[in-house]
Amino acid sequence: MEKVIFWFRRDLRLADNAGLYHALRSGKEVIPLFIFDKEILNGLKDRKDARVTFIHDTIRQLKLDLRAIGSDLIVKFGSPLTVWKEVVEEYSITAVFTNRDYEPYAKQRDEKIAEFLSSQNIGLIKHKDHVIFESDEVLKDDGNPYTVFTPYKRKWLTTLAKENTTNSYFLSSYPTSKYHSNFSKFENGPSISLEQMGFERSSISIPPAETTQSIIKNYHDRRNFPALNGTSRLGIHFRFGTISIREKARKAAKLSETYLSELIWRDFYSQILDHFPHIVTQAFRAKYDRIPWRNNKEDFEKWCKGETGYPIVDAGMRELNSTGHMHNRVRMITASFLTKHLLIDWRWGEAYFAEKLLDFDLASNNGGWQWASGSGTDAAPYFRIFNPHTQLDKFDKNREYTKRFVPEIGTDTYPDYIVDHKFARERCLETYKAALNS
DNA sequence: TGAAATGTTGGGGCG
DNA sequence: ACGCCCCAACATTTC
Repeated sequence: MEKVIFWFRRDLRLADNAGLYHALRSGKEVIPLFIFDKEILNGLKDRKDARVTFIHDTIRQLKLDLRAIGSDLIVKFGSPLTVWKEVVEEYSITAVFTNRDYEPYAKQRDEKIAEFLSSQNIGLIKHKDHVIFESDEVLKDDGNPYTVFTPYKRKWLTTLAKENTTNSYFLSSYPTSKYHSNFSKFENGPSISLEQMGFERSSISIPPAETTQSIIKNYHDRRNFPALNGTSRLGIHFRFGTISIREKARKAAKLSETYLSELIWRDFYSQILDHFPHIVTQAFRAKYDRIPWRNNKEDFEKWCKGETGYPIVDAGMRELNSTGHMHNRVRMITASFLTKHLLIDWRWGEAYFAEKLLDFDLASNNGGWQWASGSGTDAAPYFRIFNPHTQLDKFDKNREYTKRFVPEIGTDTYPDYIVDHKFARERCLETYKAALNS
């Protein structure tokens, strides 16, 4: 019987997995494969990176689930091209199925792999799984991509309505389990330990993707208050595909337009990155690269550690450092503070978040930072500067969240303001104005 | 998904 | 009763 491989990447689940479904339905025997990508892992600073532990645990579980149905998961560690050269030696296959990944590194990697596979007469067949709509599915009438969220969202919603009426399959689950018998039967594909890859187990554990119906339902009213358990915390699960984005979009469409909007933001930033890859290193709006950032290293250190003297900023940074998570409202406040009050390049903050956030996603993180600094799509105008006092009073009125992470608030061990708000605000306005008008 | 400055209005104290 | 001032509350403009 002809064999094909299904290559898991950021879609680490058996249920409702588009590419896997198509592989299983191809009528061929499906061999599941996962590669721990050396190129990515070597770039990580922290040898105890919680995301690596999370992926490792997830892969182990996936392996167990596949064994339970008589198959297994092949797990490899190395540079993808090198690994693929080995794999095609070991297994006689006619095609590789996978799900599309839109990040610049992934696109380039997949192009190289496709080229190699093609030289072996093996096709690389990619499906949409990671987003609801890909970058060419929601475009302006003139064919250009949207760069402003609100009209994008409108078009996204009409596209969804259209799909739902014309395509009864849309947003429904891919019934992978019906085709489990098409998985290849083999045993004991060996595992790879964290240690073999140069990592150690992290002490930070990731909450599983539980049912979050009530959170989605009440999302609109509760999402802005960091003391509440009001956000879904599903970011990391979307990132690695341990839940299906379609499943959550289905629920969101029924339960909460505000939550659905957050999923639309995710598609929005994904298509922005796909269409405008220069944003990885440059401002979306070129003239924002003229801003003479102060980039003071001591200020940056204090921001990182949560020692700015502004309780809401410090609480956010300490939440990030100790848990790998930060409430979204607080992400905006800390990002505004770094770029506008301290005049530090948004790329520094972006890189710090990339290192620390369990739910780090290049497109969303970059989008958020460029939004905060004013340089991005749909950007907050540069003169929109969050007042950390006002934000604290509005969103953490009784200091419940702040005290959780900054217990010494109000005592003399708590640091003085790193910079006066009014002074910093005026300095920012002058700096931005001069740079943008020059 | 901002905040501050400035403008306008209207009620009330007061001579 | 009237004009004047103050100021809170709200609206608009500006950054």
